[in-house]
Order: sequence, then C-alpha cells, then structure tokens
Amino acid sequence: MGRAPCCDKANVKKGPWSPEEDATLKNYLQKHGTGGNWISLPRKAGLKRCGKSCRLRWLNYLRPDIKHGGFTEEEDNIICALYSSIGSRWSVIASRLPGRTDNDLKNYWNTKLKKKMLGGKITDAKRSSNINSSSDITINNSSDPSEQFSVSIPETETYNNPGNYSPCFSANCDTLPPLMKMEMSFQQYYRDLQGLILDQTQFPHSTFMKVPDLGTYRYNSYNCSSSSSSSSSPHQEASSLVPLDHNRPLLLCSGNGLSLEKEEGILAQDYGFGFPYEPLTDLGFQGKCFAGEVAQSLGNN
DNA sequence: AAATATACCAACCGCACCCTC
DNA sequence: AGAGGGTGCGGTTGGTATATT
Repeated sequence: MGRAPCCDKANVKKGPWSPEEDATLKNYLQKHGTGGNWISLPRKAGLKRCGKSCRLRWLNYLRPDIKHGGFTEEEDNIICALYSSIGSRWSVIASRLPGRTDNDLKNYWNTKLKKKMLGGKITDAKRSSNINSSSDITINNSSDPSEQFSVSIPETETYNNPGNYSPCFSANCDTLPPLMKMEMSFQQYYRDLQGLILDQTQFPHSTFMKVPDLGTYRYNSYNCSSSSSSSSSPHQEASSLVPLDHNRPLLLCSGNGLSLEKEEGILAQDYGFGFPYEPLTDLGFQGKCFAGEVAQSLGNN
C-alpha cells in the first residue's frame, strides 16, 4: 500500500495562479495565518489548490517581504561563496539573503550566475588552447586589476590519484583578494580531494590534522590582509587560537578587516557582508585549507 | 515577418525529515 | 518503536518572453 496523496489530484487546479487566487490566498493568510496546516488550508480558504502549491505560492511569491530580481553584486558574491562552500543548499543560502527565496536563488544561479562566474573565471587563452595538463583559472570579479589573479590547478586525472598528488597551483597576483573570492573557486577543488592523504613530508613547515571522512590535510594560519604584514595582528592571533585536536573545522585564514568571534562554540567570521558568515558550522573546512595554502604560497614569495 | 533558439522563472514532483500519536 | 501525516527541500519541467537567424 502506497502513501496516501497529499490532496485529491483530480480536483485541484494546477498551473499558473490567477490574480484572484493570489488575492484569496493572501487575504486568508493575512487574516488567519497558516494555522500550522497547509494541507487543509486551501479548503478553508476556498481554493481548489493543493496545500503544497499554496505554500509554495505564498513563500515564493506572495509574502510581503519578497524581493524579485535585481540581484546586487554583493548578493552575487554571497551566493557564489556559499554555493562553493555548501553546494546547492538553497534554503540555507536564502536564509543569508533577506527577501530572497530558495527558488529564486536556484533559478538565478542556474540561469545567470553560474554562467557569469564561469565566464569570468576561465581565461580566453585556456578556452582556445590546451597547452598543458593544468587548468588555468582567472578570478576576475572586479575591474580592479589588483583584485584579479589566476591559479594553475592540476587536471582531475592528476589529483585523483592518491599518493601521487603534489600541489602545483600558483598565484600570480601581488595583492591577495578577499578570502571569499578564493573560496568560491577553490572549494570544489578541495572537495575533489576528499579522502586523499597528503604526503606530509612535502610540507615540512605545515601543521597537519586528521579530519574524519576527509583525510589528512595541512593548514596554515595566515592573515590575508595585504596591507598588514604584522604577525601580531589581532587576526593572526585569532587564527592561532584555533584548536587542532578535535573534529571542528578550523579557521585558517582571515582577510582584510575581518574579525573572529565565538558563537555557541562555533567559530564565526565577519567577512564584511554585514553578518557573521559561518563556513565552519557544518560545511567542512576545505576552502580554508586551500586558502591557507595559497596564502602560504604567496607569503613565501 | 516568420521561424527557431535561447533565456527566464513559476510551479510541480518526489523524496526525506520531523513530529505526533 | 514505528507508522503515518505534514512540511521543507532540491531537482526538474513547461510555459512565456526575448533574441537571433
């Protein structure tokens, strides 16, 4: 015996909502609320719609605080950063963007932002040639040349071979861009490295940690701020406080003007977005690790 | 101007989780 | 403890608008 359907499919209307239906639903919800039961709501409101359809219409379109279209550059950056960290968990991403819905973000990402980001990252030179086995990616979100840089990343077949991995990325910029921009492009790369055991002897100056289900990684504390090289900056100190010996992902790198704070046992960081971004909550730490490596790479130059 | 391709987005579907009994 | 109902979520579809040929 299968599960009972949520509504009588034969007697519910499907397809686009009419203005009358919108008004009916809106009026009902403004007067009575959901009553904690979407399934019975359409019958009470006098709508020939499935409860799920009503819920979706309200949450994605009729709610008074909904914003449609007109995504700002800042929102783009947040979406990209979070997507790179947590993937397509649109509801989580939407929770960071007041007035935006998961559906809206999903559509925006799939139709516009993904192409925009890819188009910005892949260099024209790489598009037209295959000179070597690495992928040259240019981060180019800004018209400011100081915020553009590129890295060289080994092809999948190279770094998917445990034991033969050697880091071969490099950065060619003088100014390190904000951490979030780095995370956007590098998170997936490190995701691909999950389970890979690094040869610790390759990194004599690094600290290593074992992460359950992720393998062994090294990390370095580093202050991304290009304007301050002081090792005694508050950010550097904050990074150095991160514990090594438990499962909590680590904060590895802080950027320009960033601060570190402790929130319910979880490290949160202010990336300048107006809220504490918490990539460490349940997102793994891959991006931070890579950021640390890049930072060290630059720092050693 | 018509046909076709592409972009966009609202809405649906089905699965998984949570809560209650 | 587990069955069932309600809800939330992400993936996908399909209709419409716009661009291109």
